[in-house]
Amino acid sequence: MKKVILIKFGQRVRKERTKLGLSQEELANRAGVHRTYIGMIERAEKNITLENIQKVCKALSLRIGDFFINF
Amino acid sequence: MKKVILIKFGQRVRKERTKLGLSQEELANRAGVHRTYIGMIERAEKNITLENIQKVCKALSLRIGDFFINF
DNA sequence: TCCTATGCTAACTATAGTATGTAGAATCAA
DNA sequence: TTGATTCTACATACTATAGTTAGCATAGGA
Repeated sequence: MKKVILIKFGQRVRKERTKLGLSQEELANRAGVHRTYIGMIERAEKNITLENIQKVCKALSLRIGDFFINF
Repeated sequence: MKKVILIKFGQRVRKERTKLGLSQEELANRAGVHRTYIGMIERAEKNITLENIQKVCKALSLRIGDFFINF
């Protein structure tokens, strides 16, 4: 069963990514992770670690605190 | 080499934990994790996952967004 | 038909998370 | 002082899972 927090996180990543007009692959390259990994995160299939949260937030030009603002 | 973000996270956990007058073990019990794990987090030895970030924040009576407010 | 973007599976390696035990420092009481 | 207690650091070692990668399928647009 997928965890609510991971679903929320994934939805937020997708929302911010599409807002920037980026493909999963483009975001992945910016963040320095693999294309499929971004897909897994958006589909809430992985429990992302703090270091990767930071990479993704940076790639989305968001501060972590702002990313989690309504969590 | 320890990552800055993990050091910052660990310092923040310790600060909030002591503010509440909790031992590492008490915080661990509240969060549903092991005693030594909290120690490792505070010493920036582990790269905590989002699910556990949520557990620790809850145990500290903080919203994730507030915990990361100046990250 | 291409080409791009994404979903999804499967396998692998690295490491997060769990647990036990030892040791040392600090506090308190007798 | 001595002994008991509490708290934390640290060292393993183990199991679960995060993170990486390749490959194939499908949908949609040009």
